[in-house]
Amino acid sequence: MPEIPIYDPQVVETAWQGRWAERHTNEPDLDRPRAPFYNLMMFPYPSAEGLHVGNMFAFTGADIYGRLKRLQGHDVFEPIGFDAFGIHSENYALSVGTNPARLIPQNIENFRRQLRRLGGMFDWRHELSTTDPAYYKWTQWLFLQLFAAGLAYRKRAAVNWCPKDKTVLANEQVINGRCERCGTPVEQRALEQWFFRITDYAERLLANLDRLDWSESTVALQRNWIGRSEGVELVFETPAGRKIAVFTTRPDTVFGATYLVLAPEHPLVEELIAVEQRVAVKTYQREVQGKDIVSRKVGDKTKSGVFLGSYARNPATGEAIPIWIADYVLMEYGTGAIMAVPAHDKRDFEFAGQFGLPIRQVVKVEGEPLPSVSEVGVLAGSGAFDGLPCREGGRKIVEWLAARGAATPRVQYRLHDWCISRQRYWGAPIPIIYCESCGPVGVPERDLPVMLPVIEDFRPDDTGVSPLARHKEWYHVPCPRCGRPGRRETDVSDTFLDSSWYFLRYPSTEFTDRPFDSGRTKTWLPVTTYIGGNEHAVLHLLYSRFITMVLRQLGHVHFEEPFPKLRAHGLIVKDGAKMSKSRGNVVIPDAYIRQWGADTFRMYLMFLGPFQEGGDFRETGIVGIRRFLDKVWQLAHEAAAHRLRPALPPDVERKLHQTIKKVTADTESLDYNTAIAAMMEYVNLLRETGSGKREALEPLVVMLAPYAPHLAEELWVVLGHTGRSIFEERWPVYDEALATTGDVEIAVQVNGRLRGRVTVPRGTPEAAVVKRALADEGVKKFVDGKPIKKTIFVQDRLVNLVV
RNA sequence: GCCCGGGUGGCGAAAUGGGUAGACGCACGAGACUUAAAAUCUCGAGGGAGGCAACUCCCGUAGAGGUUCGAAUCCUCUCCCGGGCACCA
Repeated sequence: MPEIPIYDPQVVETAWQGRWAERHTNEPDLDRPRAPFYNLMMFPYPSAEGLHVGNMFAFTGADIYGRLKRLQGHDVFEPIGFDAFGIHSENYALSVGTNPARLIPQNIENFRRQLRRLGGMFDWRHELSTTDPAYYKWTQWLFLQLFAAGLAYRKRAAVNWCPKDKTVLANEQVINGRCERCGTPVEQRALEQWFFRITDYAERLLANLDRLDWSESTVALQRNWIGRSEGVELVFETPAGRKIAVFTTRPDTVFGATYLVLAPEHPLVEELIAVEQRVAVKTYQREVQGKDIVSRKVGDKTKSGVFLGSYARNPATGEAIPIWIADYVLMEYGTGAIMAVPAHDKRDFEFAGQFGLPIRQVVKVEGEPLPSVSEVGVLAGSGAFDGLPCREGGRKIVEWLAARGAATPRVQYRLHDWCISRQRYWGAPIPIIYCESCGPVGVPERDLPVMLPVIEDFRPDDTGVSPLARHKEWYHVPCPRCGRPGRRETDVSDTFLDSSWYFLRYPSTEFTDRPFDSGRTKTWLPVTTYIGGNEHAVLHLLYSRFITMVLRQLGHVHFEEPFPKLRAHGLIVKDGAKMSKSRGNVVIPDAYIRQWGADTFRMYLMFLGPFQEGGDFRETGIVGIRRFLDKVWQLAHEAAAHRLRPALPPDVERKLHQTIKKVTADTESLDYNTAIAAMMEYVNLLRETGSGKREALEPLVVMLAPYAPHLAEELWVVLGHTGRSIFEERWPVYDEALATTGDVEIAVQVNGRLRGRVTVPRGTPEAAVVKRALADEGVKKFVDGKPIKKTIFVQDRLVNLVV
């Protein structure tokens, strides 16, 4: 037997990466595919630190799936790109004193190197970067589509302002009242901003979730975020005839509403202030305005508020009840005003207690002290409605009030319109020109892109005005409509706008005259399978769905949902904690790949735990995968040396078919850890029985190919298949009959306790199994001559004798 | 507080239309090879009790109950960990 060469992954992997590039192995025919399969993964943010193992984990898992589909005969398009605009890059650029336009290409180059080294099946012809003018030209085009459709609007509103990053943030970017990026408490500022009317689509975004094949966890997060709630708008009238609308989900408690509370910034406050309360109210309003969102929104603190000095009539009781303002009522939810029912709402109860306001119980629930919020009680103190159960009583009360015009059913969402303005430098400029006479005018398509100028002083300041405003030559432009002097919009757009459509661009990157080609789009979209992390469940994924809906409505695409199938992968943690720079536990993969090879590293990441749950990165254990690959290497070389092609022993053949069955099912369902374990079991059997023959090895090498693509290519050549990639081959097929032949071991229980085992041919009927079982010594001892009352038999698994 | 996950050997984990708990791997122990080490190979192993031993029995999937011939899996309650939302009316 010839000497078996040493497995050196560095040599094998670089060789194959070179061959893939030369032979265009990973570049499907985008115009005439037989079976298009768009395998998408969430593109990375090219930071200066490079890809960390979390990214590698996600990309490997997605790549394995793509390679499986490829081997199953699909033309798999697996593109990659870079989400390179944004505050993170900009802040880093500021800290090192270089323009991000100069830094980003270096970062991208480093990412490319790492991604190539990992052995992903990427089609590099279609790489994109959101910072490329050829890309953001169309991001700006997208903005203009929404603008023209009336879905982009400008309003002065209280927005989230991060005093450290000196920019506004979308609601989705505020975590517990803090900036998601830097953790600084977010302030409220009243600024003119651009918004997208995503709330117009709330119902559809919610309803469509039912028909998407998505990970349950992601669906739950989106549902939660959209936050649909059904209720009623009730009208309380002041003596002067001013109507105050409140939103409530508990109209059954209206008889217990003993006061009203408006948000401090509610527009009716001004005219409802009584003279003697003027000073107190104004002081309170100022106080609230200065508060940051953390101290305003985070609960479990004493309530504050002030009486306006005026009253409104409770439409149910007819009584005049006092009107207050308090910061626990938020302007952005509902109508910005509530009816307070202290007996049946925790917050109102606390507030009433603090300010000595009346508490009137109108729902009786046994054994529940006030505030009683349960909906299972019966009404009391509610006039004609006394004695009715809450829900029914609520319906009747609404009917009764509606007849008098004081109640309207209403659906309320937690979702807000998407604020897309950012007072920063490193983003796509919003393509608007302001004109004295024409107002905001969209930049004509022929003038796109509005180039982001390369400037030296891009530091943001505290004025709420973007750095671009300081660049007069860029800032001053004639109005495209009337030609008079105008000025550019100086805000750039949120990076989530960049990423809300990148999947549409990938198949069409070579077209400079359109954002996405209609033929390509029809062929490749919607995305076949999307794999990514749940950290984007309510940001990127919600925005992309919204943008796609709009594009569909405007006739640009033929589908409403961009990602019919989505799988969320888990998180890789280190020592039980999320990896982050501040914790100093970020694992950089380069050294591991250098030491063990990409194939070993890929498989190790997948073997850590279930892909969709994530796992803890520990370097112990990686050697186990390497040993496995060494064994496969050894076996394949031995098999290649065999001239004869003897038939496989029956037990090996059976195990082979069982392994194909399990690896096929587990790879399809992303249960990569158990698929790997199944291949290991098979290899162990081959070694034990000395059956490392070609027939036994070839199917294994193909199944291994998605996991360890370089090694599989190499061994495929070793096994004599020169000239074409293993990824041109077909995934092995198993024979159900062969997978289920042979003997099985059946557990024998007596009274439900395991007392013995018998080995019988598969499919042995009950009577024969029982007979064999009763002959077993251990079983005999426990049956002990007692009559058998009942026998439970599970084919090929177990028999239970009840005596 | 509300909504999702999850809790199984020393460790990462398997097994949930109820049916032999701990596959696979790491670490560990013993042995083989070696001058030695590494690598590799073989064997062992949930815990406890008894026995020289093959072996036998008991206990065991966060905890407590329950349903069942039979529960890691189903039901009820409790505890703990992770994630999301949170003064959302």
